[in-house]
Amino acid sequence: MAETSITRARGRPKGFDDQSALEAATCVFWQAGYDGASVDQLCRAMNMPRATLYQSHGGKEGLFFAAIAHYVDTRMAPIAAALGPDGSLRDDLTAFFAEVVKLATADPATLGCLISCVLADAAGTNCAFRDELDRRYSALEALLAERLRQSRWRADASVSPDAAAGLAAATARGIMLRARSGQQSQDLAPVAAAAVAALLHFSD
Amino acid sequence: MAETSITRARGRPKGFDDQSALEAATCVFWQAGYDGASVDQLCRAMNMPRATLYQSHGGKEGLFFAAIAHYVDTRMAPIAAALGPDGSLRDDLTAFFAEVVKLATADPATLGCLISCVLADAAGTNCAFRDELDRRYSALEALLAERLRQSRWRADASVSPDAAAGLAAATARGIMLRARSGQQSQDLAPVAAAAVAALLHFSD
DNA sequence: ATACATAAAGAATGATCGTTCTATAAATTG
DNA sequence: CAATTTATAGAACGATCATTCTTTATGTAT
Repeated sequence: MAETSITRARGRPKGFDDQSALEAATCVFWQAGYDGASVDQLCRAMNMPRATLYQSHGGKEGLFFAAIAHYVDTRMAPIAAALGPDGSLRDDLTAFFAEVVKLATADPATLGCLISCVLADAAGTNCAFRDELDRRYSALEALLAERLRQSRWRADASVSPDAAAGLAAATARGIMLRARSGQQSQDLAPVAAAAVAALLHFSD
Repeated sequence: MAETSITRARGRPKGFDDQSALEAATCVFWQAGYDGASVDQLCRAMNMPRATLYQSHGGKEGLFFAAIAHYVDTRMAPIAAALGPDGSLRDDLTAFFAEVVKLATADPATLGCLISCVLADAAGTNCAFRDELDRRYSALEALLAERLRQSRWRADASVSPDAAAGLAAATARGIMLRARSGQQSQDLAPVAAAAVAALLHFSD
């Protein structure tokens, strides 16, 4: 351990990009589901040999976790950003649900939500998946609760900010599910508007 | 066609009950997902030979449709019944969401919703499944809209009964998804209460 | 130039997949 | 009692599954 320098990459360099490979895998899982996506299919989409997949992610399950993390980083980031410190609660919630609708309907090949449609299904038998699902849901609910607590809450409101955050998150999940069934953006917009209006009744 | 009597069952009688067999298949799909449930596993749970399965339902896909119909008849019926003509809107919505929470958390082996967790995943690649998902969602939303239209709507409400029904249905789906992640009944109750409070703001 | 470490490509693994088929058993109809 | 019809039981099917292994190629470091 006298050598302080990091181990440099030696040998043949990887012929593919990690990010674009994860992006491809994400879409395959998103479309076909966890069980429905075969390792062959994933490797073809990623342009990655099976051996490399097993070395870098340990297997199909590890790749799925990596795909979920990639999905959260790239697809959920705008949703979380909508709750940022700037803007009124109305504006933030409107932007939040608009991003939800956009994510779930943007690409006809990947309708709905990787977490709420695919991971939720896989969570039925796999405990690690169920725990991951719980963590991801809790994270978004915490973000929403924090944003709601920044607004003045109605004195007579029988609903706590935490409960309202749970309601907002549940509505967002329900909207993404509805997109999975084929509903278009314009059909979901009134539901998103209703969600904003409903949530605003608890504050101010 | 002169014979008006129906064709009587002849030959060896079936050694199993159709309803209990469908019930068993429903739980297997509910737990393992569509792709995750194998025909062997289904046959064992139903106590039905493979040949019989293929003769009576045509295959795995047909059995899945039958299981969904059975699920709607047995599990969704109390949810729809909560919207019945008796009772105030508050009572009906409270009962509605209580039944949703109960369904999604009743059995730890079958968390969440067969439609919103399993069918929604399978709808990603199979068009017949996507159409079925859309039909089931539309049916519940129509029921909710009908119930909401029976109550007096606020004159200044910018949200239509249809949009509010979409919001209620989306919230119900989101609650069932949250149950899939392991949230208990008592954790979901505040969210259900918030949903009722939010929806009531649109009427009266 | 030689040695070495890693990626790539694909063959091979045993298991399991959904489906079909054949043969046997049981119950009703004539 | 025959004849017929249907359910049962399990073998068999080719295909595909996730995973592992072997071989070859290609890069850097000494």
